[in-house]
Amino acid sequence: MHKSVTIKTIAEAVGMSLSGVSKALNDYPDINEETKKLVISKAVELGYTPNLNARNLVKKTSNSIGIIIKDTDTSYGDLIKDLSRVAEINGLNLLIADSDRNRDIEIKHVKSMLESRVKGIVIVPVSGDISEIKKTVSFRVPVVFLGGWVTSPKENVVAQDNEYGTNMAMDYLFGLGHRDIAYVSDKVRSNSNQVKIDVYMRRMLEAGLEPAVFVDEGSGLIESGIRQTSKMLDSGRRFTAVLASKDLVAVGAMEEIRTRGLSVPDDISVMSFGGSEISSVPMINLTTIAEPKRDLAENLIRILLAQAEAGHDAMPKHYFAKPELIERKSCRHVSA
Amino acid sequence: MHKSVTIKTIAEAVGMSLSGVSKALNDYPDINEETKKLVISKAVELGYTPNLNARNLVKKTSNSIGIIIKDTDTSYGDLIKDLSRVAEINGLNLLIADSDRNRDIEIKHVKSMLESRVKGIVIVPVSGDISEIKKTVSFRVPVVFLGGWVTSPKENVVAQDNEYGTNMAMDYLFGLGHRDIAYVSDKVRSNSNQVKIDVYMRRMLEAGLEPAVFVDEGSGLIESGIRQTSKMLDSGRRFTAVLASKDLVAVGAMEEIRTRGLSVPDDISVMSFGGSEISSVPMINLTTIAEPKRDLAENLIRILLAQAEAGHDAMPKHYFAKPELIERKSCRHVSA
DNA sequence: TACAATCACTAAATCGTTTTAGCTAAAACG
DNA sequence: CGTTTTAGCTAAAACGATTTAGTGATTGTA
Repeated sequence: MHKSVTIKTIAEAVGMSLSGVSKALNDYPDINEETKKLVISKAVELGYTPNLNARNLVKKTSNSIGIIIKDTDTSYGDLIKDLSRVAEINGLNLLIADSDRNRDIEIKHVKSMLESRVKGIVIVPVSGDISEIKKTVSFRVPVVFLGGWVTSPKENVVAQDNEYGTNMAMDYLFGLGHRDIAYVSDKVRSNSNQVKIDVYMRRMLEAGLEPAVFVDEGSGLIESGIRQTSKMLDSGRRFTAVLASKDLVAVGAMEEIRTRGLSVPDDISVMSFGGSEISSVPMINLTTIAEPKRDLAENLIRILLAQAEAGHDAMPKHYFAKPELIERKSCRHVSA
Repeated sequence: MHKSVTIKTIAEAVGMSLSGVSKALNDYPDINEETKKLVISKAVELGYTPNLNARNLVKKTSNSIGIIIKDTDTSYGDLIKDLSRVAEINGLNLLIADSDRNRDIEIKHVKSMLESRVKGIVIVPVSGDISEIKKTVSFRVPVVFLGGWVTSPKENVVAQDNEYGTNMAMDYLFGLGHRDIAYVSDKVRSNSNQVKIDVYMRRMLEAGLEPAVFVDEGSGLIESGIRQTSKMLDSGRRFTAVLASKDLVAVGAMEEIRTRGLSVPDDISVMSFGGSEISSVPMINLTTIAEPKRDLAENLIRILLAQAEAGHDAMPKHYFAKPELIERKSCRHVSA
């Protein structure tokens, strides 16, 4: 490790003081323009790279924010690209960690990010019980929760507007003439899944129809779809559409429907929530309520920065992103 | 922002010197065990969180490594979970950025990571021309390149062993009795795509068979698969199997084959490289040569840390991870 | 009893910046 | 010509740790 180039190196090279060089590099008004040019050119020539550790130490700020995601494999993982874009625009670095659906690992990451003095933390939490996270952070930096786990109005929350999304889905299916619509869901762990079910129920009842909810208790998204769709098909009632809680649940539903020799969408329409890449492939071609990822990313960072600015006595902020309906080939008019 | 708890706060609380407290917290041997206990309990009580900026500044080290990925949407994005796991084991933080397939953004991220004084950088580069990256880093920290773009023996490279993988694929298809095998590829941009083609050609010729390579020039993975498979089907020669350069290319191939009223795998077997989540869904169910992501992640970090340890005069290191064949339902014995 | 060794600390330098306060010389003013 | 302004710097403290080189008291040894 040969001698690294610091502000001092530059100062010696141009025969100025440390503070003079620092000011020149930071474009202070009380430094002559010619001097600034000289200093900057010397800095470039020497290959000077400012040390952010030193800068952040004295300025008591940081240019990075932490992102802790319970599982980067799920839909929230796709968000990284959008977060990265938005972060770059705001001159932020992203410290990203995967908590592997494990609370202990999650807390370790929180601690480690606090040690790095991040500006704030975005968390897709392992579960809805965030007390330990709150305790660990203890108001040192703002935290924004992403997704349907956290519902407390006292927290900063960014999530998809599932009420809106589910209404949109029901409008769409009703519009196609469907009246026998089943709701097929994987295990209900988060609030978002519950909201979807509630809205589905309400809309069915309001339309004078009998709701039929099939919720799986086991694990596996595709498997849940297969199991519950199988139950649905065996239920005796003839459904013309299924609304699935997630894209992969819908994939399972389609699989089961086709295995039984029925057609999607000719016999049964299938629709879901997600908008993942999988929903777009030709053999699947799923009509889906797509998560507005860019919108989520933008508001996540916007709120985080706003709260960092405001200090920890700021009012909690909420943002619910409106999902978008992507119409593909898995739904059609109900046949008379 | 109320007064933050530093080592000084603790020192005053227990009536010791700064250095004493620091040593106690770092478990130095020349501090009494009782004193250590006292200091640590006081630190916990006060909610002390060490400031890594300060620590890294004086220790001239850092606990984070940078990851720059050209596109977190592609297969390399799945890697984040594994990288995060391996990083956690090694006590490292991950600074992750997406360069959006843009060289300027990539370089900006490199600079920013150097300013953060990362231990080293892992890059899935935008293109094979890495001269600007090298110039920017100029041996300040080790860089490990991931993927098939970089082939120079002077660089640290971790990649999939495509020679091995392609041989495995050909062995498998030959083993099923296929002799009329077409190779369908998206646009050849990286070395890995070329290696696959070369090995395919060699194996076909060695077996006394006529190779048939269909390479798309346009963009889009699924689209490439559709276009080239269409060409293949129109070529006059009757193929019994297609080997696709990527999972999504294979999805396009399957789509086109089925659109023509043929069956996969009954009429034509389809195999590909990838092992992505999409290959596993029931309606696709693709036999694929899967990228060994955990293996890649482990060796990426292993090599990075080794090079950081060794200093910049170390010999470049290479690691080629052996992919794995995942047998599903898209291939079958050729029918007589 | 004198001397070295050990124990358990403290003092002070250091890392690379930023920033406040102060200083000097030249310019402007009355 | 003496005084105030201004431009363009410099000096030094500060940020929060780590670490080297002591230091004083106690214990062990000859």
